[in-house]
Amino acid sequence: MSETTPASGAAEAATEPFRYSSTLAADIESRWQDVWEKEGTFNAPNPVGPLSDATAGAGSVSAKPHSFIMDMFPYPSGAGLHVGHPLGYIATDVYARYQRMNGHNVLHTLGYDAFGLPAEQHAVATGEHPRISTEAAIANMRSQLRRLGLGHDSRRSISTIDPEYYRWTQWIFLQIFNSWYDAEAATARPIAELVAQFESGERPTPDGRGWSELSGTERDEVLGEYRLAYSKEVPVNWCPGLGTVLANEEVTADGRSERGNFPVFKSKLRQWMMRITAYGDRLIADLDPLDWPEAIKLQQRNWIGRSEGARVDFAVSADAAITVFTTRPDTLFGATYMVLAPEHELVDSIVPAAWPAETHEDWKGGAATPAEAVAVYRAAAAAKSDVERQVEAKVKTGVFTGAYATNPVSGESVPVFIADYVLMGYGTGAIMAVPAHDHRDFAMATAFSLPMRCVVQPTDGRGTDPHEWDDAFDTYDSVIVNSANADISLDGLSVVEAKAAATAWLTERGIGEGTVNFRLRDWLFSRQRYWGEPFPIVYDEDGVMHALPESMLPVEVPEVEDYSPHTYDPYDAASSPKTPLSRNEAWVNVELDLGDGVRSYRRETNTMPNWAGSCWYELRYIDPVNTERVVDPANEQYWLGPTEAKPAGGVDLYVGGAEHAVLHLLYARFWHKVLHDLGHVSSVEPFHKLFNQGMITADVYRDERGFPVPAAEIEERDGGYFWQGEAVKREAGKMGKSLKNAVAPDTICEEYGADTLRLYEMAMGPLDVSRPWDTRAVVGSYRFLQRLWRNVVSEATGELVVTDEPADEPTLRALHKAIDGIRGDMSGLRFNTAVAKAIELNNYLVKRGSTPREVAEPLVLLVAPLAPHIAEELWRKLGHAESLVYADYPVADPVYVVDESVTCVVQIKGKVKARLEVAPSISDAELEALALADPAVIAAIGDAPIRKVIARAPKLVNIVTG
RNA sequence: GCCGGGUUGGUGGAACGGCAUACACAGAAGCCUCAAAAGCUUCCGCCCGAAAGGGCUUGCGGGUUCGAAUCCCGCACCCGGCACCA
Repeated sequence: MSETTPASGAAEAATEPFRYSSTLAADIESRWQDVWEKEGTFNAPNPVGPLSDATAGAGSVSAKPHSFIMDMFPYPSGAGLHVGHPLGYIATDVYARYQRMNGHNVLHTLGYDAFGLPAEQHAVATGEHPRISTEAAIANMRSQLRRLGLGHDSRRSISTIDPEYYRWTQWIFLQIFNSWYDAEAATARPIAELVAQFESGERPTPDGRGWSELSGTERDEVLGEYRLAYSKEVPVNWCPGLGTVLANEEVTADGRSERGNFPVFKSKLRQWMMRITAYGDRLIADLDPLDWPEAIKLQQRNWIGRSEGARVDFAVSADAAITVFTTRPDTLFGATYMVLAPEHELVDSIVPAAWPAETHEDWKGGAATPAEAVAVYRAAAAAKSDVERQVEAKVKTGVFTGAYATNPVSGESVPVFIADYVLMGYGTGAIMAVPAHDHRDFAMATAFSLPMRCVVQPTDGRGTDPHEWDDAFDTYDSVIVNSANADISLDGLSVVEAKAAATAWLTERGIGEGTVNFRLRDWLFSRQRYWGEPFPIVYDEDGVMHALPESMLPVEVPEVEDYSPHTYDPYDAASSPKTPLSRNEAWVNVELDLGDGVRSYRRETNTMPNWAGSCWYELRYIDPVNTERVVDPANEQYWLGPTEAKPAGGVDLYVGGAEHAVLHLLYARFWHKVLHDLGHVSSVEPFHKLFNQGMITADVYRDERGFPVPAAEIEERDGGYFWQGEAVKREAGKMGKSLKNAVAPDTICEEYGADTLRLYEMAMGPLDVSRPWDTRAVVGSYRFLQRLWRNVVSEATGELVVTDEPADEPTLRALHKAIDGIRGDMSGLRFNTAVAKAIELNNYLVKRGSTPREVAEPLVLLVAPLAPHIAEELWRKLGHAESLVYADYPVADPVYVVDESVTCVVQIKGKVKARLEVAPSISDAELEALALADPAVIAAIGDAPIRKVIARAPKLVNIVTG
């Protein structure tokens, strides 16, 4: 093609002036990013309010289809991004751009979840205010992300540390605080309605006194039993090493803090709680209409842990009973002892003064009296961290309380133990032990020589004497035996039938009832930290709690001398927390007028946990500058309102890591439901469709000592890996600074451009699986864009090289098949195969030798969501004055989607023996005849008889011989 | 222990129950070039064979089916989640 002289050709070839190089890519990208920013290309209009589009008019907004496409927002880490971070952001951006080109009004933005421990720890270490380091980190991330060409509506980008944001976090807290759950109506209601019931006497107070007779703190106590956000002395996970308490979810299985890996102890402290358990049933039931991965739904269901069973009363004296929860009321006749959690409140009242006669020595724990045994055991249990409990889980420990209870069906007197394998937080904190049919009870009974009785017929050949067994028999698939008294017999019933029969019998007698229990606990909502949202709560001089009025929000994070929480020796279980905010006395003690004149108050000095800001940010994206309301109902209804396609409403697509399967998603659902119940939002669920993107992993190279060495400096030779001449080992791992294998997106942008990075990340594999980063392979995506560029633009002149002749039929077929396939892939978030199809079409054009405009234009549009900058540039060169962000995505012409002829394979007994080129419209009969006439087929059949012929026109014929 | 998910070329990965290995990386050869780069063309699962061709192949073992990477049962290994929850 080039007719230049050898000399100039050589010079020019090395630097084709209009070649799609990294320099050109950088130029194109920054130019288009500026255009998008200047023109507010990605600003999505709201129906009402300051973000409504005055020129378009509300009508045009609501007439358009619309999508709310959202990422799980990041914590702005000071370390900056590596290429793994933007994977999800690129995917949502591709999808958002695709939807815009399908005529949608698309809400797509990104905010920052900016309260958090790392900034606070940095502040403690350096004395620099966390706001300064956090805002610097946000600025850094913004510029890193800007280079990727993400089409965000920057007007809607919020940050959780912005007082104008967290005033609404505090406002929502107040809504939750000021409501209670009406279980009968299955909805949250204002606490004022409950107060009115108490005032009128419609609802009696716990001790029967009139409401007006109660003191302020007594009223607080009463209402605290109802409020959806309440403060209470509760057993919590106290982590002396961090100086703060932690939610159950933040404690690992081996009893350590998820952050810092410090031991965690059970301690009773006054803390803020959220009554998420009230929503247990709805949080399970409402998963059904959601378009979420089944695995995530399952994890949530397991976490909530709904189990059906019965409450049963075991009398311990004439006027006291121990209530247990069991899922096996069918085995009630087999309950031969009972166990209470060590902290159970009934323990003290049932303990007798002396050991009953003939008490087994092993049951006494070496103590002279039951009270002493209980006290010693309790102290030992409390001092144990969960780690120790975990390690010792196999060995059952406990002591006899000296008390006996009566089994309500057998009438037997059964000993009552305390043991730490029974947890105070689950059920009633008390169990009936059925050692023959429960592994834990069996272990306990074996250790303490407790009686056992078989009440479920063994089906595995073992005898009916449990003392001869190795372990409990816990199958549900059998029948009940040994279970009859004068009133009832369960004998011969299946486990399922017996459960129902036993429950009915208990209910009738008023000594039990069917009930549902949840594994889920109330959510511990306070932390002893500096860098979090303060509670909008104050206490008066009598210690009575007061919610601040809306007009006093936000309660801003005060300045303090020292940001650190008071930490202790990590093993000092007896320590208790001191909050950083309490250091600022001037802030803590305030004079306020809360309606009855100026009085002195003390502020709540705990702060909210990290999760608070992320529990509702989807709502603020919708109406980020609304100063009157958390979100205008019209805007909420527009973006999140329930429709036929999403019956519970919610964000159309929410993309993020599976590590948030339980915590964030459960908390956000809970808050959303409370807001729904109180009438603030029309949607029942915050996120309609959830998609979990996989992780980008990277090879980790370790030297002999096992320390990671910089992955970028590894040499590969002779089938081994070397760093500075030393042999190192390779393993798979996460990408990150500590493993010295992080690759910054900036590096890839410099070397190839953002479009290449976007394309490569999308092409690597399916979005939902983890895949290893391979810098070497990035060049493949770069070459594709270069070929695309060359198909449209001359590298030598920068002029268009597309032809204006109409495309021939095979080319149109290639085009329309690509359109059809890519559309399907885009809609299904299968970007890897979409990229492959675009490459195929482009390669077809390379081979063809020239590119008709008729094909170039749709091809550019097809690629636009994936590689938007180069697409805009080519679109402009093709003569379009407008950005293609709102151009129509190509639609396939069905005439060209099918091939002119298709290859039909002829199988003989399932093995391919011949191929035929046939028309797609061929009938089964014609195809069969054609196949049987084919010489290769005739030869392959030989003289074997034909038993059967299966024809599936137009693709396959299978001949069964013999 | 319980509950999920996975296992396809040297590598990342494609495949409505119907041609296994699309697309890409890496590798090989060629064209172009004084040369290199870039580009283009061809080859590239394994085994036998000079070739033509043949056989085998989706972790392993069974089954369903005319036909299985795909559905069912069992097993192995890997990755997640939960874990004394009565």
